[in-house]
Amino acid sequence: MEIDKSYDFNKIESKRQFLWKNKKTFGAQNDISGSKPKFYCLEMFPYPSGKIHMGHVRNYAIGDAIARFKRLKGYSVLHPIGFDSFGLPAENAAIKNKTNPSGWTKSNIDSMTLQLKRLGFSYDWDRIVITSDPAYYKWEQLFFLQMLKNGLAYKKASNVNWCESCHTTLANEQVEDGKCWRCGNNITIKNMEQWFFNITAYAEELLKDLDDLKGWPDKVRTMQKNWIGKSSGLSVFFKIEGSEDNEDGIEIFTTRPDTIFGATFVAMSPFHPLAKELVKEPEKRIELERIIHNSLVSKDIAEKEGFFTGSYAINPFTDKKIPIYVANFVLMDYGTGAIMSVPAHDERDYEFAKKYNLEIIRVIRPKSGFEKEPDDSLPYMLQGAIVNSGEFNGLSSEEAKEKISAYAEKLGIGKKVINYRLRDWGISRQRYWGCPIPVVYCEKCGMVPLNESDLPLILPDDITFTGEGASPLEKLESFINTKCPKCGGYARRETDTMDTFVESSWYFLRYTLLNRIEQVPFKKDDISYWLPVDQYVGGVEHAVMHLLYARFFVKVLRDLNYFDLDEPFENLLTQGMVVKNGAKMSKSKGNVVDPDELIKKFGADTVRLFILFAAPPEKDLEWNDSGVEGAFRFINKFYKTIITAYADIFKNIDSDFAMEDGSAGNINQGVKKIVYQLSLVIEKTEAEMNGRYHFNTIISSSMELLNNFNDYMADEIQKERVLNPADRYLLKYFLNSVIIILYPFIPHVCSEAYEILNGSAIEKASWPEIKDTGYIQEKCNIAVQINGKMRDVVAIDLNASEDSVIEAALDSNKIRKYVAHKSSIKKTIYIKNKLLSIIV
RNA sequence: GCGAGAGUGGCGAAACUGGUAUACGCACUGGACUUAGAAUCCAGCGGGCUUGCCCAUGGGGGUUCGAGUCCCCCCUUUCGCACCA
Repeated sequence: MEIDKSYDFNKIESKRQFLWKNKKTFGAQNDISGSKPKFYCLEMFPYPSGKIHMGHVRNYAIGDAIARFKRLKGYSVLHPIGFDSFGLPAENAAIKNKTNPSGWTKSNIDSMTLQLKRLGFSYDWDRIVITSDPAYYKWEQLFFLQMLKNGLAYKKASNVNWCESCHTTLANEQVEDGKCWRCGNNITIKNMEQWFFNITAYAEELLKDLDDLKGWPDKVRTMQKNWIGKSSGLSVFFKIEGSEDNEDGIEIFTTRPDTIFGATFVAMSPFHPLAKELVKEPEKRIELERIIHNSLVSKDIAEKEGFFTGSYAINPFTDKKIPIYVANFVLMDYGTGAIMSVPAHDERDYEFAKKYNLEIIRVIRPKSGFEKEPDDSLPYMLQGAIVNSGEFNGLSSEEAKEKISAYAEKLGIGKKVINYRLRDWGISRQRYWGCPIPVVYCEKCGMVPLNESDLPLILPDDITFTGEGASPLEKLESFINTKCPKCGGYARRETDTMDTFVESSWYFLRYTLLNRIEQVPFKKDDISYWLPVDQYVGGVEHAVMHLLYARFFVKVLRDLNYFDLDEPFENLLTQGMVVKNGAKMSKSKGNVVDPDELIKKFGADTVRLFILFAAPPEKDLEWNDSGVEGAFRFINKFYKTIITAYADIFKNIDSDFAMEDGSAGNINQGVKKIVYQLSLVIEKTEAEMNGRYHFNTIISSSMELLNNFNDYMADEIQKERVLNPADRYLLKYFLNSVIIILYPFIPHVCSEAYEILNGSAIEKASWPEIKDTGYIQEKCNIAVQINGKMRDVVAIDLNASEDSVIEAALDSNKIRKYVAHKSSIKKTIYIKNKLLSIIV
C-alpha cells in the first residue's frame, strides 16, 4: 500500500467511501444463528430540503459513532436512513418555481444523499425509505383503512386550528404559543370536517408506559406526561332554575369537589350548546357572537370577559340559586365545557368574580401545621380544612373530595371521571403534497373506503400550481371524479391528504424490510428481531409531536396484529442545537455554517471530530471556526505520528506475537505505563458508549494517549534505547487500540491508518482487549490535607500502610510547618493511594 | 404563574458513588526554526500579593476531617406548558 507522507483527506475519504460502498460494508443482516446480539441505531430522518445543515451533521455524527462502536463490539447493527419527503416546502417551491413537487423532492434527495455519503456515515443504503414513494405510502393507506374499520380513524366537524399562511389545518401538538409550528403565523379557529386518529383511546397506555421508558430523558417523559394531562375529578349536574328534570341541567367538571359549597356561579364556554339556548335577549346575543368571534380569530389569551345569561343554576349541595355566566376563558373541548366557579379557591374564578362583582364564599381554611405560615388571603388554592360546608365541615380537602364525590354519585347527580388534556390527532391537511386519504364520497352510499386491493391510491402528477387558495387536488377533475367501490355509481374522492407526521410514525418499522419487492409493509419476524430501536437520536423539538405519534402508531399496529411490541424506542438521546454567536443558525441571522464548505476545506473527519469534541451531545454546541482548525490539527498529528513517523517501524510486527511467560519482566517501564493508561481509556470508553455518550471525554483521552505516545517515543529516540520484541508488540497494540477507539469518530483516517499498519480492514477488527502487562505503579501521589486544607503531595509506595504514609507526610517540610510532632495529631483519615487528612 | 434543567479560567469544556478543581482543546504570550511569514515544535497561561501563602466552581448559609458534587434560601439564565377548572 502506497503511503502518503502528509494527510490528504480528499484522497483518503474518497477511497474509503468507495470501498464501503463497493463492499457493502454496512449492510445489515438478520443474524439468524443468533450468535451476535442485535443493535438498532436510528437517527431521525431528514426532510429533503435540498441541503443538510449542521444540526443534521451533528445528529448523524452521533448516531454513526454509536453504530460503528457497536459493530466493533460485535453487534449485528441496523443503521438506516431515509427521507421524510412529503410536506409543504416542496409545494411552496413548486408554486414559486412553477415546477412539480415530486421533481423538486427527487433532486433534493439526490443532492442530500451525496452529502450524507460524502460525510461517510455508515448507513445501509439498501434499506432507504422515501415516504413520498407510493411503495411506502401504500401501506399507510392500508393502515388507515384498517384503523377506519376499527374506529381508530373517523371524520367529524369540529373547531380546528387553521394556519392561513400554510393554508391548512393543524393538530393541537403543532400549534406553539398560538402560532403555527412551521411558519409562525397566528392560528385561527375554523369549524371544518376533519379526519382524526383516535389517539385519546390510548391516552392511559401512552401515559402509563412512559414509566417504563427508563432510557428516555426525564425531560421528554415529563413533557409527554404533561401533554397527555390526566386529571381525575367529578362531573356534576347543576339544575337550571325553572326546569325540573336533570336533562335540562348543566353538567360541569371539577377536580376540586371539596370546594363545591363555595361554587357561587356557573361559567360556560361561549361555544357551549346551552349558551345559545339560554341567551335570548338580542343585545346579549350580539355579545355572545362577539366573544365567539374573538375566540376564533386568535388562540391568544384575551382579558377574561363574559356576561350573565339571565338564567340561574341550583348548586345541588347548597340549594342556592347561582347565576350562569358565559365566560371566554372556559374551554369547550375540555371536560364538559362548563365549570362551577369557586372564586375563593381558584385564581381564574376569583379574577372573574372580582371583575363582575360576584359572590365569594370561602370553604377552605389553611390547616395549622399544613403550611409554614398559613396565608389566609384569597384566593386560597391549596388543600386545607373544610368550612361553610354543612355536614362536611372539619374534613380535610382529601376526605371531602372523596365524601362529596361519593354523595353526588349516591344522589345520581354526578360521577367520578378522568379527563385528559390530550385531544384526538387531527390528520387532515388541505394540501397536495401528502399521502392521499383512501376514501370516496358517494351520492348514494355516503363515505366509502377504497378496497384494500385498489391501493395504492396514487397522488396524481398532472397538477398545475397557482398558489391560490385550496389544494390543487380540489380542482383536478380526473382525480376527484371516480366510481363508488360499493355501488359503482358516481363518487368524489377525498381531497385532504394526511399529516406528514403519519409517515414518520412508522418509517423505522419499514427499515427492517430488506426485500422491498415483497408485498408487505414489514415482516413480523424482522420486527421482532430488530425492534425496539436500541438507540434513537434526534432533536428535542420532537419530544411531544413525533415521539408521541410514533408511540401511538406502534400500539395501534400491535392491536391490528402486525407484531407484538409496546414501545418502539428503548433509549432516546436528544441532542442539543448547533448555535453560533449564541443563536440558532438561520439565514435571517446570517450565522449559517455550510457543511459542504467545511468538508472541502478540512474533510469529513475533521467536521465530525469537531462536532463531537466541542460539547457533550445533549448540550447546545457553540460553533467555533478555530476549534475546527484544532480538530484538523489533531488529525494531522494523528496521521503524522502513526503513518508518517512510525508506520515503517510497526507495520511488519506480527500482531499475533505471543508474550512468553516471564516476558512481562522485560517490558520497558515506559511501555508498561502507556499501555496501562490505554487500559484505563478502553474501560472509560466502554462505559461512556454504554449510554452516556460523552464522546468529548473519549476524544480528549485519546488526545492524551497520542501525546503520551509521542513523548515516550521521543524519549526512546533520544536515549537510543533498543526496543525488544515485547515492547514493539505492545506499542503496535497501543497504536492499533488508539486507532480503533477513534474510529467511530474519524472513521476514514482510522481505516487508512489501520490498513497501513496491519494490511487488513479495520471493519474486521474488534474492540481492543485490555492487556495486563503486570504494570505496577510503584509510587503513587498522596494528597495530604491539614484540617481539611490541601498542604502537600507526597510520593509513596503503592498500597502503603496508613502509618507509613503519616511518617512520610511528617517528613515533608510543608507538613511539618503545621504538624511538628506526631503527638499533636488528633485524628487522621486515610483513603488508600489517594489522600491523607490530618486533624490537629 | 407552574414544571424541568443549567451557572466552573478570556472561550468550548473535564472532574463516575463527596477526596490533589480547571484534564483535553481553542485563544493569548514568549522562544526555536525561517530573509520574512505560514506551518510545526518547545515553554507559559484562574486571580492576588510579601514566592509562600491567601482567594477562587452565580451569591449567602449549613452538613462534613474534606463540598463544583449533598441540604436550605436567593440571583441569573435556558427550555417546556400556560386560562385544561
